[in-house]
Amino acid sequence: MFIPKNENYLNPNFAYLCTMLSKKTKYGLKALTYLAQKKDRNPVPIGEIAQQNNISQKFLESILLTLRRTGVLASKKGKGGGYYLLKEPANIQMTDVIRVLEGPIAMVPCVSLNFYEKCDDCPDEVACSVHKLMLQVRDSALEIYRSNTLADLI
Amino acid sequence: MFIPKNENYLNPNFAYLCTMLSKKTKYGLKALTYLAQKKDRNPVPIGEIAQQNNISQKFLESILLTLRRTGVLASKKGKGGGYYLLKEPANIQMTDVIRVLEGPIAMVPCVSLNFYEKCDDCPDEVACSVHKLMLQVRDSALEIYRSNTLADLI
DNA sequence: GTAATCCCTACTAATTATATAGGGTAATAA
DNA sequence: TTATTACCCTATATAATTAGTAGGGATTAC
Repeated sequence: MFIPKNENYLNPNFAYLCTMLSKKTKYGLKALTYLAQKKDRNPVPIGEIAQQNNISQKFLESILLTLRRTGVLASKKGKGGGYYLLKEPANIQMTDVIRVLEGPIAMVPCVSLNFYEKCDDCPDEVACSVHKLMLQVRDSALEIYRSNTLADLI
Repeated sequence: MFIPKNENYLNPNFAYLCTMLSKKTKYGLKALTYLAQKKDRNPVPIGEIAQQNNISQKFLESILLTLRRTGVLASKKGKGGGYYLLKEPANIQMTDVIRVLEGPIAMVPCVSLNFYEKCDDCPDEVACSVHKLMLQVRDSALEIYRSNTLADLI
């Protein structure tokens, strides 16, 4: 099922269709938390993570793969295999997790640290109200993501 | 052209496709700023606003209509008509504008003030790491939107 | 060898955002 | 009265997305 990002505020049927955080990020974060909560760092099979967190196993597979490729997780194949954390939870910042799963933290390219791009419709960035506002929003979000590690969320 | 919300971080073609702020909100904010910058409060025709800000006139039409229905703008028909601000820029909070154009400020329904909804996959909200993180993100964003009025962005 | 497990590619469905085009009605100023 | 402008509706289109599903290949423990 696709969950739309946005919906008309005045629509009488409007409840909360707008889930701006993707399931990908949500599930990824839940999986990481699950691994962090284990007392040991033995490999945990995807099936267990998926089942315990109500996540489609196949979907979770691709998410964990992404996290492995970016160095947050490691995996072991074969019987007794699974995924395990590469770093201590206290050393895993949310900036890394969010950037990998959700994408840039900035809501517009012109205020992005890692993926800056000029708006082609905007002649003067400094005078732009959108730029001015979204810069503040980015900074405050960044502050939150930076100050939270996986250990803080358990 | 459709600008996608998200894109794989590892994709070598990845530049900045992720514009989480919709054009609707962006254009709406720009239009409001344009009106606020005028010295008088005379009606300004859509055509002028669209042209001066590089916005498709038809698209802007629907955006301004939304803002009128929610009481941010008023309009006058006929010759010499157009849109004008109903309140002083200093009295127009960004929370109102963002909620109307973009939707809920929270990134997940379970941390939304105005559109709360329980996650059906999550047995314990208090123990949920996603909830914990996104609550902080919502609070910080809300703080920014509340403390910025249209007057602050000029 | 067999079972468990990760790895990878391809595919799908429903839906979205961002418009464009066109037409008709209503109100207003000159 | 005429020109201008907002208001409001329908229909269409494109490219891309999210949230998966399906199936098979590779690796490892026992």
